Amino acid sequence: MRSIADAPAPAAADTRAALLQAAAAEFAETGYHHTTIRAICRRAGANVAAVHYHFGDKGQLYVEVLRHLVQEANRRLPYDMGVGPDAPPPVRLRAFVRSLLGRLLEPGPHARLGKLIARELTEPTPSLEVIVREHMRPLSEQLRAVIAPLLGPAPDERTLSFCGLSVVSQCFFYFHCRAVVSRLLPELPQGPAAVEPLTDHITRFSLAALATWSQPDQTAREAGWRRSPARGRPRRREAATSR
Amino acid sequence: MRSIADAPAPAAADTRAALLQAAAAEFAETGYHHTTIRAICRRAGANVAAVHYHFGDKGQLYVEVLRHLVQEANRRLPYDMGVGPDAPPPVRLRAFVRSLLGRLLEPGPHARLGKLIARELTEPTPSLEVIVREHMRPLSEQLRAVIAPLLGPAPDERTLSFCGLSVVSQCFFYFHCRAVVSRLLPELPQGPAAVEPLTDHITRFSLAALATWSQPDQTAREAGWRRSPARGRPRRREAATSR
DNA sequence: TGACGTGTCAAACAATAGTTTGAAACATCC
DNA sequence: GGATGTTTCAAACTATTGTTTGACACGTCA
Repeated sequence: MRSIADAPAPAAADTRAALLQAAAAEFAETGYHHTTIRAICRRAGANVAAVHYHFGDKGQLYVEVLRHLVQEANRRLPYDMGVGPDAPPPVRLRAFVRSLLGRLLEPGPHARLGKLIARELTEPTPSLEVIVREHMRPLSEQLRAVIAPLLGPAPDERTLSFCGLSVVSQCFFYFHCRAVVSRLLPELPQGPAAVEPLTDHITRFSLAALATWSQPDQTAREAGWRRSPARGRPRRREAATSR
Repeated sequence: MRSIADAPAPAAADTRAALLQAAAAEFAETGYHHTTIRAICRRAGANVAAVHYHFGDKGQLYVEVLRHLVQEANRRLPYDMGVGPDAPPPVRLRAFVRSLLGRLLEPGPHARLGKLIARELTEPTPSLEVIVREHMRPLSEQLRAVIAPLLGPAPDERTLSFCGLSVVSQCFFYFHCRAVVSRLLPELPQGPAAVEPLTDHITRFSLAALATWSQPDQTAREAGWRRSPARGRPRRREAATSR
């Protein structure tokens, strides 16, 4: 925060900074497309023309907000929650999930970048390319590094990718679809209160699933499940190729 | 389809039906907010005023599209893919996943309702309440019925809810975040080609995870993971039960 | 003091999108 | 045929939003 909430910032103060803060909050809450420049300026106590003067246009303001948030996030808020790369893989997975959920469900400035990126996933802006290159890619690599040892000695690339998606999908879903989840299952914890229980669940769910690949007998059992009657479609699959 | 594609529909024909078809396609492709009435009318070969005349306004047209698609979907396209309730639970789970993925990733009119509902999850419209009540609720109940037997004799409600979310989240993610997935992991199959491989993966992943709750020792092993310093854990067991 | 650059502001501008209008075309029934 | 109701159309209207303008205030420096 800054002088936005307490003072109308009429005087000399740094309106550029106020705009950045207000824009970050608005974008995170409402999404890029649905956020209006007027709302940002009202929140920042600035004139509509201020955005044009300081940033050029809405798009460049958005880019600047991203840059600013990234700079902040890189200082603190690591995705490993302080758990080093030598910790046991399950602990690292749990830390990853916990960190991601925190960035999505907790309120406050520290969670804005996560929310912005989550929105970019479902409603891309022209900045998507940059975000993928600079944020999603490293995030993906880190997740792969965490998951790989859980998949056994030499997991193939496609399995690694699919499993990574399975893990992050569970985290993002609770943010993306919170409007429906809260209506459909109101008995579940919502918002920040959901972070810890969800971390427990997703970690447990995912660890059990990942173990299938490192345990042949588990796979065999599951395959046994699969051949049942149903629709009689011959279902051999690839399994052999795997790439 | 109808007379939209082949004929400019200049004459007497049913413009109301053409509008419904065009609107369904546009809404499914672009989403409610980003779809313009003018685009719908252009596609339907009708005048801008036609929407007002036949439906009142954009919102009521949207509701009518939903009603129409639901009516269609209820006739065919069951969520169990023709697999009856007496099929083995894993087969039913697979059918559920396959059906949902088809509704999200395949092209064509039969997949429009799924896409509309998926969009409603992340960008709710005023029709959200209706959709939750009339579609998400039954869908949720059906999924719970499929999952429950996989969780063991008497699963508790919260576990059931969380596990249901874990399953559907994996399906929706591939649709919601396709823009990023295709950029981040271009080697993975995209669009309709992803349906079968994804069905295999999600089913396998989820079945293995769900088994944790019906197999106490599995849980114990996972807990062991948490304590232990990484490798060297004992890993015998399972293959016996399978329920 | 006066020129100059920096910020700020109210107001206007342009483009888009939802909605509405009034007249014309068309069909139907007497 | 003519009255009546239905449907279509081009055009305008309204509201919103991103963007721009020109004036004005303020500080700095010569």
